[in-house]
Amino acid sequence: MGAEPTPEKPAVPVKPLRADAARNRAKVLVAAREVFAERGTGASTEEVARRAGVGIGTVFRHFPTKESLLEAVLGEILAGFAEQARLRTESPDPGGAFFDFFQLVVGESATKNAVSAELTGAGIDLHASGDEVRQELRGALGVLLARAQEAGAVRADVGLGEVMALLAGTSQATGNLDVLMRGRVLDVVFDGLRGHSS
Amino acid sequence: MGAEPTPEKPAVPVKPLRADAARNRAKVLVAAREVFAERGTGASTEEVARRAGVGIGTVFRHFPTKESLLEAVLGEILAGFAEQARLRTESPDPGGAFFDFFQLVVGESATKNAVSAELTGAGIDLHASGDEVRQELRGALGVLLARAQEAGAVRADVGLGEVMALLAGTSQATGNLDVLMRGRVLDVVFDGLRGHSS
DNA sequence: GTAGAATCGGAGTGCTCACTCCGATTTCAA
DNA sequence: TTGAAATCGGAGTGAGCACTCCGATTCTAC
Repeated sequence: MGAEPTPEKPAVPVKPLRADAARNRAKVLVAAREVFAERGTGASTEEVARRAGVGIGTVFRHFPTKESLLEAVLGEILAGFAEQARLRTESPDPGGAFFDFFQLVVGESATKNAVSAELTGAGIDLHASGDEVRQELRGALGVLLARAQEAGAVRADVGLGEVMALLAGTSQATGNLDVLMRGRVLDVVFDGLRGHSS
Repeated sequence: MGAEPTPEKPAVPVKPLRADAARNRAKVLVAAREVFAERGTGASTEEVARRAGVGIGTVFRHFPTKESLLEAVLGEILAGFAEQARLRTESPDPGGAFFDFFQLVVGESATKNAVSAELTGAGIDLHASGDEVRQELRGALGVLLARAQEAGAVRADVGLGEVMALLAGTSQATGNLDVLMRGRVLDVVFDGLRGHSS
């Protein structure tokens, strides 16, 4: 019960992870992303392991629960979106940046609509680490929206919540549509976001 | 191999179904609708049976497969929507009729969003009898849309496919939102559907 | 190079769920 | 009223899945 020799112990002790462990963790994450995108989130953990070329035990050591694996995959995707949003926050064309980002997310989600379903329903049972990333995404998208509104490119009376709902809904809705229709749906939504202008 | 005594035999032989059988079938359908709405489509058939107050065997005699049960439930819902659409096809205010119907569907789906998820993803594995009802819905909604477009209430360059995608997406997206936000999201979508007017 | 710890692999476990089977019960025509 | 046929009920079956356990393997500090 004396002084702890450990120099630092932050809330989340980031242990350095062995070389092979890190490699396998990454392989599992990639495989999981593919498998869940193709077969839906109902795909078995065993299939993820097979695709990753590791044993089931390995998957479960890195992600003690299937839910935690889903969380991690979703977290990666959201982090990617957050990054894309951040890249655009200082664009000289705020309106273009906003709509460009919107289109990007919808297009990406269309390819892997199993994940987008999860994205839509998210908040029901995926919290934990996901919440942190979701906050980053909210933050970056919030800046994008605010700047677009200041520039008059987006109507002033919509909030971040509405935009995120619209983003999720449009992603979900256009998942099975061909590019042409998807474009027209986006056109309608964008028009609505611009507002009754002239 | 002589003349068949059976007077008529249409493609779908509608056998009159015994009294208790019909009663139970209806009870199962009601229970299924409730259970799937509350617990999601992953809810067990046993729970449906329990809620309906019948044995599992009974559920499986009426609906030989869980998928067929889902199909039947979805079919009922879609039939209800088709009916609502039909009721509005002769409205003196085509634009109002169209948007009114849109809002109705979104509002209904919001309550039971598990089903709306199925509605969105439908077409993947729910066909059969569902297709017939879906055609009715398409037909009625098509009339509503055409009339609204003739009246200039909806932009002319959107098709039925886009509208249905928007309908499904909006339903899905607003499932977890409160009434206020849902209203604002609908406002945006409606604005988009009206087009860059004024 | 080597010891010891961390990690791996995958057969095994227990549970849930869709679906079956058949004796008991109910319906209905005569 | 009655008896044959339709229907019911629910224990039982098999498959699939998330998750565990531990001997074998691989890494790394010295």
